Parts: sequence; structure tokens; C-alpha cells
Amino acid sequence: MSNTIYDIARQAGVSIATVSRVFNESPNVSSKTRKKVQNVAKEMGYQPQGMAQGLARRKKNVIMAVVPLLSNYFFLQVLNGIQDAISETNFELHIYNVKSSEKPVDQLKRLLGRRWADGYLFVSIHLSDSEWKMISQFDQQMVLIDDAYSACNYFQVNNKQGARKATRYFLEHGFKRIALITAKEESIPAAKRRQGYIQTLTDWGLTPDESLIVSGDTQYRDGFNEENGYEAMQKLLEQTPNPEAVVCMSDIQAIGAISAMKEQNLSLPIIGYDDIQLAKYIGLSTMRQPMYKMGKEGTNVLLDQIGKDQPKVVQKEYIPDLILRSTSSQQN
Amino acid sequence: MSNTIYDIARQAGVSIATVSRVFNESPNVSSKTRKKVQNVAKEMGYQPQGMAQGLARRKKNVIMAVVPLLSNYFFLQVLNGIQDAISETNFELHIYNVKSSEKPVDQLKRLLGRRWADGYLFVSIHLSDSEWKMISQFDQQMVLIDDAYSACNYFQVNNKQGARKATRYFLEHGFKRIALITAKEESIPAAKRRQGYIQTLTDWGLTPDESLIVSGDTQYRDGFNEENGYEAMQKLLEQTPNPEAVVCMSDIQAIGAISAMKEQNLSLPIIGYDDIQLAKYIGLSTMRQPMYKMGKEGTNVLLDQIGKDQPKVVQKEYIPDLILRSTSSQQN
DNA sequence: GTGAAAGCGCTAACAA
DNA sequence: TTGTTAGCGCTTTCAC
Repeated sequence: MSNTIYDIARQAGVSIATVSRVFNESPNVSSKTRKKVQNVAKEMGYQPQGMAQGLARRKKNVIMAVVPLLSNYFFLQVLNGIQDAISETNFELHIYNVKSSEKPVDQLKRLLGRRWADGYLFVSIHLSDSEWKMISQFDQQMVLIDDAYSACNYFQVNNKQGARKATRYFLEHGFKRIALITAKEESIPAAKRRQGYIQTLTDWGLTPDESLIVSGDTQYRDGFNEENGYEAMQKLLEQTPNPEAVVCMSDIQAIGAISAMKEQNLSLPIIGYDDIQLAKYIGLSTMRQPMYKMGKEGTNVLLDQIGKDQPKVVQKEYIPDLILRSTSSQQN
Repeated sequence: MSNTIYDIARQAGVSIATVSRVFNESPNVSSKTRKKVQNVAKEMGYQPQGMAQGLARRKKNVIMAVVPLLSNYFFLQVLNGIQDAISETNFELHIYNVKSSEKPVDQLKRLLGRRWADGYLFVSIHLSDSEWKMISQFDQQMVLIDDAYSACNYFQVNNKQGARKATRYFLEHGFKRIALITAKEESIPAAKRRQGYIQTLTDWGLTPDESLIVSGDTQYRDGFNEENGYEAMQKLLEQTPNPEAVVCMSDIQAIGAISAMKEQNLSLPIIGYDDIQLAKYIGLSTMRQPMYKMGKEGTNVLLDQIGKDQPKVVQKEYIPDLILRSTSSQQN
């Protein structure tokens, strides 16, 4: 088991070039030798070593999806889209998890330098423009999913619009004291959504109330987690009067928040963000992001560009949809 | 950006051997040359190519975690454990997603043959003994997580015991018509849990009722999904009399099932399986599996064995814990 | 402390 | 149709 091309060649009584040819589906092999080699290879469980192939070909046939902390349901949907797109090709998908213990940009630089893949999908990696500039200097094929940089391919959803839609929904239904459960201060999507929320209130002639913008623990997953939602809601409920409605930055936060309300026998109208699969089953109203679609389309663009020298940049922005279920209404 | 060792050597006025030495932290470099090389490398954004290193060293410094369909919350917890263990080393973690469109054993054979990694973690890959035998012939370092094979390292939780505990809990609380929401027929963990459930009923002097063992859609993720729970519960509620309590095979199923009950204004006692993070926030009683722990311990064993020629096999079995929250009681 | 050179397992001309 | 051979970008003896 696990031999080299030389072992197969010897065993089959041919040269290594021939073995290589049959594995690369070259037409220039007689079907007789082809059969022989294939049999020997199968018997010995031989597969060409990826690394040696990669070196020799200067092409690895792998796409790497880079994601931060795999524990977020958002990525899963994106990854499903990616996987499905890749399945239709002869590329392999490797996933690389960016750790929270080190600056993302440093991890990316190291990773890109190592040249493991032909193309990279950066999913929910949020960097500043100057950082992305650094990264793009590696001149590797890449597409950003859920972030944007003017000189790169990207597929993004408009965070501001998402928050606006949710906030406006409540305003239109007569609510005034609308709270926002937010995430880590430095998180870029969180900041944009906060802006959208504030602008919408302002547009409506209201003055945003800082005490209604809250978060709890934001260490873990930038605050896009259950605990944050739970703690934030507790803070909100300490205020008198209570807020009249709540906008969240993730479905998971909303679940935590709902839990906190239940403990006090309350159920304020609430809207989540993402539309993860189980949202439907708990009746959670939410801002739907086209996660699967972004993954799939982004991957197709990447695959398309690999090999081309000067591919044209493709950039796309989605607007999230408000999905109304039961939690957004007064009596849920 | 992205050069070879030759570019760095030329630029720094040294040989490639020296460049290699500084990147491999060899002590045999004067600190002066070391500095010089480091500066040039940094300036040019150089990192040794992983593939070339892998070839030359016959050691890749990557661990590959192989998981089926990334969309399962169970893996996420395991992957967190794996990531944390790897973070403490200078290994890289690559994740490989087994597709549902092809027999897992074939995908593994192809993958192992390509020798991308120094060691493999197979998470929730369920194969028959003869299939695992095939796989172990590749003589690569590996540990199975959430499956078992006598000749391999494995970390597993006892599925039968998990189902027994849940079933027994209801029996001890006076329930008799206990339903089981199951998963795909061929799923090995599902089969074991079903056995545990049936045996417990039998031990208690009851005759298991086949009509109380149900599932809905099992195409997707082997039935460990929301929809299956939802559909299964609908089937159960069509029966008269209704079951008195319900045991599930995943928390996600339980969420679907609860949703189906709510639609009919019912709330039968129910117990999930896994203890995913949000279970706590929806008050879901469940069988807790030590997912993070299995990931971390399994990875440490693997890392420990890499490089050794005849490492001793380590096998460990956990017993899941029953976590009581609100859904398991009569009036939840 | 440093360099020359062989070799890791492949691919891809180039010859035959 | 097949074999020979020169790389791919590194690491690692072995000299010096």
C-alpha cells in the first residue's frame, strides 16, 4: 500500500512516464498497457502523491476555503454551496480554519506563502483595505465571500440594508423604542449594521438611544453567539421602560435573547439575522442571507478564473430579505 | 511576492542551503546571516512552499480532519477540540469534507493515497470493519472519532448506553408508550441507539411497539436534521393514543419535533441527543456527548503517535450524560 | 558557518 | 506508443 510511481512502473513492466500518462488520462497509451497499469495500481492501492504532483505541475487542483472559527452556523451554509460547486469538478476542497489567537492577516500571509492551493475562498474574513491589499499582492486567485475589497472578486451582502429593513419593519408597525443587540465593537459587519439601524431611526425622525444598543459577552465568535444574546437581553430588561422590540445581529443571538425573555415571562417582538436552518422551526423572524448561493457562485467564479492570466474582477452584492415568522409580532 | 528559495538566496547573497537553515531554525547559522536572510524574506514576503517541503522532508506538518457533510453541528464541537489541540503545535489543520455523492470508503482511499497529511482524524465516518481494514492498510497514522474499529485508535461514545439512559429516564418516571425518532436505517449510530432503546423497554418487561419507532426524511444528513424530526413527530401525532414521551437521536431533530407539537398545541416530554450549544437556551433536555473532549484528546493521541514507528493503540469509550432541562418533564 | 549536490515523487518535453 | 531525462522547490548529507 502507498507506493511510488516507480513501484507501479516496475511491477507493470513499463516506464514511470507511462504510469504517469495513464493517471493523467493521456490518450497516448495503448489500451492494453493502460489496463495493465490500472490493474497493478489498483492492486497496490496506488494514487499519485498530491504534493509531488503539485510541485511538478505547478498546479495543485485544490481550492482552499478559509474560514474563521468553524463553530458558526453561517459558514456551514456557505460551505455547502462551495462543496457543491467543487463536487462538479476534479478539484479537491480543503478547509482552513483561522484561529482567534493570532491576527487573521498574519495567518493569511503565512498560508498564502505556502501555496497549498490554486485558489482561495475567504469566507467571513474581515480585513481592512490595507490588509487586503497586502494579501492581494501574493497574486493568488481568490474571492472574498461576506467581505469586500475594491480590487478583489467578492460576494457580499449589504449589512446596512439588512439592519435597515429589520428596523424599518418595527417602525412601520408603530414601535419606537427599538433595541439592537450587537456584537464586538470592532466587527465590521456589526458596525455596518449598527449604522443601518441608527440611520433608519434618524430618517424616521427619532433620536437613537445609546442605552438601547447593547451586547453581552463578545469574546467568543465576536459576540455572534447565544450567550451574548442572552446577556444583552438581560441588560435590556433591566431598563424601564423595557424596549418595545429587538433587532439582533444573528439568529443565534436571538435564541439567547428569547431565552432571557422567557425567564421573565416576557416576549418582545424580535428579529434575528441569517436565517439558519432551524430558524424556521422555532418560528424566528429573521433577515435571510443567501449563504448557500454566495458560496456556490463565489466558487464558480474562482474556478472559472483559475488558469486565466488577467481575469476580470467580479463583484456582487446581495440584499438580505426579511422573513416574517412568529417572533416579530406583538403576541408571539 | 511569492518567490522561491533561490530568489531569497540570491538577494541575500547566500546559498539556498543557508536560507533553508534559517527557516528550519538550524543553530548553525551566524546570527548575522540569519538576520539578513530574515529581512530579505520578510521584505519579499517569502514562505517555503508547503508542497516542496512536504516532498523533500517526507513530512508535511499537516493533520487532516475528515468529516462528512460539514453541515452538522456535532462536528463543529469536535472540530473546535481538534483546532485547539493543533494550535499548540506547529502543525496545520486541513479539513476535508466527504461528499454524500460517493461511497465514503472510496473517497478515503483516494484521499489517503494522495498523502496530503501526516495524520488523519476521521470524524463521524462510519465504515464496516472490512472497510476500515482496507483503510488501515494504507499505514498512515489515524484516529477515529465517533466510530470504532478494533485495530485502530478510536474515541467513541457508547450509542447504546445513550439511548438506554434516555429511555430509562422516561420509564422510571412512569411513561410506557415511549416513542423513538430515529434516522436512516443504515446509519450505524442510529442502529445502535435503536437497539439500546428496544433492549431497555424489553428489560423493563414491555414489548417494543414498532409503530412508535419513526422517521421522516432521511436523505439529508442521514436524517439527523430538523425536517426529519418534524415529519416524524407528525406521524407520531397521527396515532391514537399519542405517545407519552419521545426520545430523539439529535437535538436538531428534537427542535423539529417540538415545532410539530407546537402546531398542534401539544408538548410531550422529549429528550434530544448531542447537547449542542443552543440546547441550553431552548431548555432542551438531552444526552450530552463529550464532543470537544473527543476532538481534543483524539488529536493529542494522533500528534503523539506521528513519527513513532510502532505506537500502541489507544481506544476510549465515553458514556453520554443525561442533561435534564425543561423539555423532559410533563409540563414543559 | 556555509555551499554543492543529491534526492523527494511526480510531470512534461523530447527522442526514439 | 513508449522511454529518457530535466526540472518543480525544497531539505539534508557531506565537504570545506
